[in-house]
Amino acid sequence: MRSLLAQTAMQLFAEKGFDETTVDEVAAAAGVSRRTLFNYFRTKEDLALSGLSEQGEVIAARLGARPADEDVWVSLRHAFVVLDEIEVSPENRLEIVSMLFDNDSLRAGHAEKQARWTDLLAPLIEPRLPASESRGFQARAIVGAAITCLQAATEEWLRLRGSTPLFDLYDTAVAAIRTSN
Amino acid sequence: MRSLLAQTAMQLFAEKGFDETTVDEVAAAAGVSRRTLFNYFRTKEDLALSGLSEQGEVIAARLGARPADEDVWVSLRHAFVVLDEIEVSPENRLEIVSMLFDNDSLRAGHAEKQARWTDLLAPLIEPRLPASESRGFQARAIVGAAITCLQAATEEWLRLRGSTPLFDLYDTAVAAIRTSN
DNA sequence: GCACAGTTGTGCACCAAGTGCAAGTTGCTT
DNA sequence: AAGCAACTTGCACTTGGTGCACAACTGTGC
Repeated sequence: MRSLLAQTAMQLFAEKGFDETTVDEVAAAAGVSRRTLFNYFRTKEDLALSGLSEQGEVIAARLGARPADEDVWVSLRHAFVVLDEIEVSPENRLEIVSMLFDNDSLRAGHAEKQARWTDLLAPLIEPRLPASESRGFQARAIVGAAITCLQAATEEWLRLRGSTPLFDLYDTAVAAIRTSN
Repeated sequence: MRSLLAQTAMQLFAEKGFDETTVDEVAAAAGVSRRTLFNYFRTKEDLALSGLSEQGEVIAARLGARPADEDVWVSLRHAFVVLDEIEVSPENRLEIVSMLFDNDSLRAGHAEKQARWTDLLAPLIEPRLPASESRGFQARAIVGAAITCLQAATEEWLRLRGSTPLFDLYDTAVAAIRTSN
């Protein structure tokens, strides 16, 4: 049910745009009442962003499976790469991503959801850092920076209309922030 | 007028919380009609976040005044420090920041507004990077990472209830992401 | 076959955010 | 005085979102 709703919603959003689609239309298209829709999704935004939370969990699972002595940046990159694999509709990918970045509140929600990945990922890399009172904080900073690189890469990937592989851009971003110039 | 509205809004938000305050109340408290309020602020969120855009411009101005051959991370830090100076009500600071982080959409909007600082700051540091086809992108990644460090530091500062200076935490965050472990 | 409880869907009334429009107000210019 | 522009306001309306009570279906034990 949840996935049916999310699917029909993405369909309509892709066709008409996010703002131009009402939740009533989504509910009608899915054949349920408006109230039922709100039983499954707290907000309209969630209809478009629900996938992100699940992606976060997949990434966390992947991260947890990396060897404990691996460099944390390497581990994070490996974990992120699942995003390239679980892509359901590669041809619509550009369309969907550009939708997420067109709308202000949607872009904000998207960034926020990804930022919440920090809560999942940071605890997994904290034990790999050298002991320190602020190790937990450092872990959050590192994960946050990695996610920022991913976001910057996605933005650039969108600007280039997908002509450059996402993770090439990601590598460029990470190199840019971690290399002294 | 704009500042009067923003001021009364922040007052009420601090007293009653963001969600528990209606825009009608803000308008009434400021002595104007609800409609007038929406002539000055596009959304309720803007009432709470309008200051951030201005802060971004102040930071950009400060950044532009740094010597062109200075390390970009050093320049960015110097520019950010204005945040410690333009603080209007230092005693309410904790209160205000925790309000921004309590509400989901507000936290998202806050992060998004700060992310938009990238648009202002990246062009200023791009010319300082070594020539490259992707220099603009690299500049955005660096600025984005620096802002992420600032946000992580703010979050930690909030968690510690302000007991550690914000920019000590910022330095810790930057060191964490830029130092190979 | 029947009463039982638990989940799930639905209708309805309601509140708050936000917009478009048309009319009123203020104040300044000529 | 008349006219013009900018600002303010009321009003009706759409949309997102919530609380609540009631129906429909499900499986369980008797």
